[in-house]
Amino acid sequence: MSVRVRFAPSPTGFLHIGSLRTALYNYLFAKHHGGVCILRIEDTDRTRLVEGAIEEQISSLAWAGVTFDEGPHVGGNHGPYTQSERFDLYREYGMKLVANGTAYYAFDTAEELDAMRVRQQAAGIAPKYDRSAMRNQYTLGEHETQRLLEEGALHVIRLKVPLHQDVRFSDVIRGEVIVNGREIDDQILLKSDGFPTYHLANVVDDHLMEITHVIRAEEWLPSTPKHIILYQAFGWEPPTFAHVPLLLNPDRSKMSKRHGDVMVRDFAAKGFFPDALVNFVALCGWNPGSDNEFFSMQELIESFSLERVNKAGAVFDYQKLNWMNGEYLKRRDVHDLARELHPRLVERGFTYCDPSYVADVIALVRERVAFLDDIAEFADYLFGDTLSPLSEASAALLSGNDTLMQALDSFRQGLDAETLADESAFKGLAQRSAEAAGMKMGALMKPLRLVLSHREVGADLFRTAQLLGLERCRARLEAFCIR
RNA sequence: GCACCGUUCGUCUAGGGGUUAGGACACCGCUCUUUCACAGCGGUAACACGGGUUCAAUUCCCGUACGGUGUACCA
Repeated sequence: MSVRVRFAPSPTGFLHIGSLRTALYNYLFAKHHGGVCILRIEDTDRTRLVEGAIEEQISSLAWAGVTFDEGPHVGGNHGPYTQSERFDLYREYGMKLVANGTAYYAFDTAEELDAMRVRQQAAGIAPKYDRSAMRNQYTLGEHETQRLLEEGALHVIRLKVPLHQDVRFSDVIRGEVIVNGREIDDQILLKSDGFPTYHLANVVDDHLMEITHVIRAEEWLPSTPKHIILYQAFGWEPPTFAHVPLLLNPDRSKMSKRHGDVMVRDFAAKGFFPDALVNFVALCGWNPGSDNEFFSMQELIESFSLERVNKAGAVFDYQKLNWMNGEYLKRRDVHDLARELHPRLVERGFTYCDPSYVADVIALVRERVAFLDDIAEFADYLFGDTLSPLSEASAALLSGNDTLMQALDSFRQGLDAETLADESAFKGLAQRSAEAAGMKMGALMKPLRLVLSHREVGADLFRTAQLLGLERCRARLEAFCIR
């Protein structure tokens, strides 16, 4: 049987980084097995819909390189892939369960249910639908139930959980899980607005769409027994389940904003490379068992397996993500990077943006930064003539020192095209200038860097001066020396 | 509260009955560069606890602690 998996988000907001990882694992698993990865939209909660969310999630996924073989945007022969378009199906299947005695009608109001919960909590009992004390088919009787239905009374359909039976299933990642039927609530399957709850829609669709493996986040683990009971009620074979560990905040709670960005689009906006993000996120909770940490999508597909997914949640380490992005920055083709950076430099009004020059600058400084955009900041003195203000300490170092002044001035006078073309000539000039003024060459290097770039740190000074070119080097030295 | 899941350096993790418990990020140090960095090299740092089983347990079993998730007419 060929593998069919699905990623089933709700259109309630932007794509979360944790969702990206779940989608990615589904995608990798499907591709690894030559199977099919499906996108299904679970929009059964009409109150939480967010305009444009589906499109945003699909485009975030596409940005990251996760694509689908079937889905609302690409079609397929198991559609429709949006649950609100399958509305009639769920009622039909809900009725089947009522008919075969595994589900029942209930007429309780939200207030009655709230009151029930309050009573139970006060009594120290686990909150759970009280089949015998509430207004449902069993307490009301056949006639009253029929009468209410004919009157069009608001009602739901609830799952009739077999109380005296252990529910068990085998999770690929967690092994055997056993839950006592007594612990499971009579879950609402069909809401009073006619829409199904997640549980019903999910099970019906997974079955109808012939899903073989349900790979989802660990937060679903506690409701899986309900799903197993549903499969049994329908007489269907359940799929294989794999519950992947959560992505965590530094305090080990479920990853959320407050501690940093969590939406995929935020990471994109920040300048992360999609393949770096995917690489990093794939490694949060999964590893191939080797020391290698760098994987292209293709390599991930080849080496991915559910058996190597961890059980414990993973704290999302932004610092290591930054590092990884930097590694991708170093490996990428400089000309591609230059093409990417060019428009942003122009946008910022820099004057020296010739593509091949930009590529040279990137090649020189990229090992010192983690993001492409950082380069514009880091090397602003190479792209433009407006230098950033000197720090107080730097200004102090350069001010009121005749010896230094003298050394810099003689360096200025000696600098010519030949010197700039040859590293040893450049250093020779620095050395002669320093010694003539009575100082060491080492002591001249830092001030020289400050004059040329207004920065205390930077790439190799000779290469920097070379990229600056004679005119700009002179101009900057003159601006400092002649005043 | 109850149910379920989890627990190897600060973080991501490898490993697995007998190992100097390995790697990566971060941190610290050294070297190099006649500057700052970069790089290279090195270092600090972990099997939650208690009982079993066993010649031997970090590894298997049972408890405890701690943490997380769930407990909706949300997904």
